[in-house]
Amino acid sequence: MRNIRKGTGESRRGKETILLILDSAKSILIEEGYSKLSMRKVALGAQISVGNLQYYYPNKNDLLKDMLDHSIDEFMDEFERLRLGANNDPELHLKSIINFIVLDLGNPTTTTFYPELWALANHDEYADKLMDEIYARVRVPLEDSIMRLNPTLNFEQVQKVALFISSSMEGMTMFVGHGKVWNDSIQHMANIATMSFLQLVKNITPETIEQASLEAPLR
Amino acid sequence: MRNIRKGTGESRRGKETILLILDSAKSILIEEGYSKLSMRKVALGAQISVGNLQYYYPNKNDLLKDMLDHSIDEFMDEFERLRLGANNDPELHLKSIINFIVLDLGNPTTTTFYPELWALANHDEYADKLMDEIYARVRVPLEDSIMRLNPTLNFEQVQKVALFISSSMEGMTMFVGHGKVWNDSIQHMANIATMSFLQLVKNITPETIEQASLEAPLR
DNA sequence: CGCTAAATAGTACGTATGTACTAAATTAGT
DNA sequence: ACTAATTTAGTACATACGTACTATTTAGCG
Repeated sequence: MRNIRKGTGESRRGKETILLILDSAKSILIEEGYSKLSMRKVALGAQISVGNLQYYYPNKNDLLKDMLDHSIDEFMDEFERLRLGANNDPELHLKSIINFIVLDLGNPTTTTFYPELWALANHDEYADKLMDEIYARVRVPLEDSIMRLNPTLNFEQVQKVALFISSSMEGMTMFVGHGKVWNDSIQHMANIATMSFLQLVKNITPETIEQASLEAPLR
Repeated sequence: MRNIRKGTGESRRGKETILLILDSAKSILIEEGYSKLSMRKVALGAQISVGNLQYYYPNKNDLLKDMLDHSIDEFMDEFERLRLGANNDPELHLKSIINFIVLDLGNPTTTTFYPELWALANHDEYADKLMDEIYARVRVPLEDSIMRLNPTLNFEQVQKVALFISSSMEGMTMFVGHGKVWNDSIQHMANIATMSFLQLVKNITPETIEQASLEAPLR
């Protein structure tokens, strides 16, 4: 027999409980990883009973989805603020985005949350869809700057350069993130990234992107 | 009472069984993720009994460690072959490394295995240590090429540029890997990466790396 | 107040998991 | 061919898990 969700969390009290639940779930995901995320642990962390947790989230998958949504909204709100305070100078705008994202990697939450999300996305359709949405939104201001800095590129090419820059920064997570070996070098890495990306955007040509294969193909 | 490992896998038969076990474990990790990796599933995949699995790996952690070692050795063997066939021309050498790593992302195993490893490394000391070792070894030939292409950098600076290039490529995993949305663009991304990294290596200066902060700091 | 809905706690059940332990079967060396 | 070591299978148990279900408490409102 199917259980129907009853807890809509419309009252003050309900909303607070939901926040406690989502925070607890996120903490467990970050501190112990998805494999250790259980309904019982989430309830314990939120200091409520398992029954109460089920009142709001009848099954674990519902909880996971809402937790991912909630966690990502937090990042997006910050990012949106940055986007709206956009500088008219595309070079300055690009620099501030790079700086924001790279320095955000030093945030302990970011360091552990995103690798969990990436791993999850390989096995969970919803996490995968969510990832596509986040990064598409992150790329928008990048594409805007790139387009203005290099008008020779068509939109598809602009998209690919933005994708390269975005994914490049994400890759630093595992190395310069919080608690990582190279964490002390995070500012130097941001410098290298900024210099590298600016040069790339300014000097890349449609031909370079579209060439059939590299000069030194693997035998 | 503590159980002692008895299966050393010294005989032909034992070695074969161990391979079946490791392959099974790796398949499950890749196809279903670490949260679904259980002793029973591994035994089932290897077509042996749980008791037999325990004979070789008395506990799950031992199995995990050996599986990670084994999986990474496979990649390293390939990579070592590339390193030994090193080109004398540092630019060509750099290009071939970039090409190798980026195109390897199209491998379905790589696409899913590495994000699992990164997530694991945030909660498991051994996985973390292993990661450090792999990427340190990947960086060696990069550092060699960079040093020769740009003699103005000291070794610490060379290391950081190599780290940037390496992590940048790893970041593409989540976007251009097998089954990912941008997988069709993998060759274009390799082109962008090659052009971008070469320009970076040739034009970066010690001052650019070491500068205190960016021109557009976040308020 | 009293009444209804929302929120919370508690219990129960079937299943999965890690691992300890025992026994049987197979292999290899002499 | 016999024996000892290796390999394999099977069973058992305590614990953890997801979730269905019921009962109790709390909050809001006429």
